[in-house]
Parts: sequence; structure tokens; C-alpha cells
Amino acid sequence: MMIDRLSVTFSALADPTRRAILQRLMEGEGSVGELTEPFAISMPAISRHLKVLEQAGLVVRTRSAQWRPVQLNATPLAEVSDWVERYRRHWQGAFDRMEAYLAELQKGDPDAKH
Amino acid sequence: MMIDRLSVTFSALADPTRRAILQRLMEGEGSVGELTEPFAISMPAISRHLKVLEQAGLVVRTRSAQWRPVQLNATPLAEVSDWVERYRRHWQGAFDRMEAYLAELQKGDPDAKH
DNA sequence: TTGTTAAATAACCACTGGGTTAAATGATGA
DNA sequence: TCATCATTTAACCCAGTGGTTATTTAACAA
Repeated sequence: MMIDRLSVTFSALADPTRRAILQRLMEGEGSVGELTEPFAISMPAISRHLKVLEQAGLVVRTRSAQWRPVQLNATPLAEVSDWVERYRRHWQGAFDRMEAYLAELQKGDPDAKH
Repeated sequence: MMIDRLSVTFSALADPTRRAILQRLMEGEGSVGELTEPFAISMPAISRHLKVLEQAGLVVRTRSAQWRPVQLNATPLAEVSDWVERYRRHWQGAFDRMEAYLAELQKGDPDAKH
């Protein structure tokens, strides 16, 4: 399977190292070496993480001498945001109910459902 | 790895079958059999997808006779939404620039950078 | 008690993913 | 041209995933 863009994006985001890389890139582009430095894993491992991010369209790689600077491209996250938003009513409904319930508790209402 | 909640949530969402199940559950709870019916895969396979969704906290399973109705719980998506929102300026910046560029093209401005 | 039905679990298989080290590539600069 | 530096690719290992069919569990109904 794994034909759809959204699945590719979600699985790219499923790895904490890759999310940390994206967060780092919010502060500006970086070379593969710079991106490797904060982690306890090898450069080839980071290089493959970057490939996954690139295939998901989450980073762009340019070229500057023997360095290959990596830049953040957050546009695929718009799709993720849209997808998640379809569920907002549901989780917000749940939060609202929880809030109401806690408010009832606060009032010491003996009829509050437990 | 895979210790953090967000990774668990993202990888649960990375599978299209699981996302389809969540979408189906927006219309109301369903038994495992009902949830299996629309797919071309076996019930044990769906059962395991449900286990993944349950461990990610995205569904809740109750009990009713020999059925185990499954209900949507979208609350973990709030965390996903928060995470994605940190990147909104980035992708929106990109969209704005693209829009401006297209507007330049529309005007037929010969100085528009191509 | 026995049979039926819903679902989960077991055992298996093929494939993927994330890590490693070692070797290959590609641009720079002496 | 040749050595160096940054990065990628290759080859490998092990754990995890998604599917299958067969079996087990659990609740109901006769």
C-alpha cells in the first residue's frame, strides 16, 4: 500500500528524529553534517531520514559546493492540518463535556454523573 | 524508539485503512464485523488495526453481548493539531509568496521573476 | 449441554524501517 | 592531477508491520 501522499507524510512524521530535524530547520537551513551533530546516530542514518523527508516533500535540498543544504518545506503540513480539522468537533466536544463535568464537580453537585 | 505519544499517533495515522476506519467512526460506533465489511481484508487484519488505534487512544472499545462496539476518540488529534500549527507560518508564507507570484503573472508583468 | 456467532489470538510469511560500517561519489583546492 | 572533505550508496542485521489461515475464547440461544 502506501500510495497516497497523506500516508507518506504521516509516516515521515512518525519518527521522532525526523520531527526533531524539521524543528531544527525552522531556525534555518543546515548541511547534513550540521543536522547530524545533535544526534547520537551516524551520518548515513541521518542521510536516509532526510531522504524520507524529501520524498514526503517536507524538505528541499539545494547545492552549494560540496555541501547539500537542507531547507524546510512545510507545505505538505497544510494537508495534514486539513485532515485533522475534520475531527476537531469531535475532540472539542469531548473536551467541552469534560469541562462541564469538572464544573459540576466543582459546584459539588450531588447529581453529577460519575 | 517509539516511546513518545506523538510518534504512536502519527504511525497509527500513517495507514490508509486505519484512517478510513476513523472516518467511518465519525458516523457512529460500529462492531468489528461492520468495520471489516467495506474492506477487502480479513477480520483478524481489521482487529489488529483496531488494536493499533486503541493503543494510540484513537478509539475506545466497549462491550455489548458478543459484540465489541468501537467508538471514535479524537482527543489525541488535538496534540497533532498543536504540533502542526507550529509550522503554519512556514507553509502559509510559502503560499502567500506563490499567490503574489501568480498575481504578478496575471498582470502580465514582464519583470516577474520566473 | 450443545451449537452458533463475534471477535481475538496464534503461527506463519514477505516486506519495510532504522541502525550499523565500509566503500563509492563528487566538488574543492593545493 | 591528487588528496581531502561532505555526502550518498551498498551490504548487512534485527525488529516491527500487515497480511494470511487456523484455532481459541466468550457470549448467547436452543
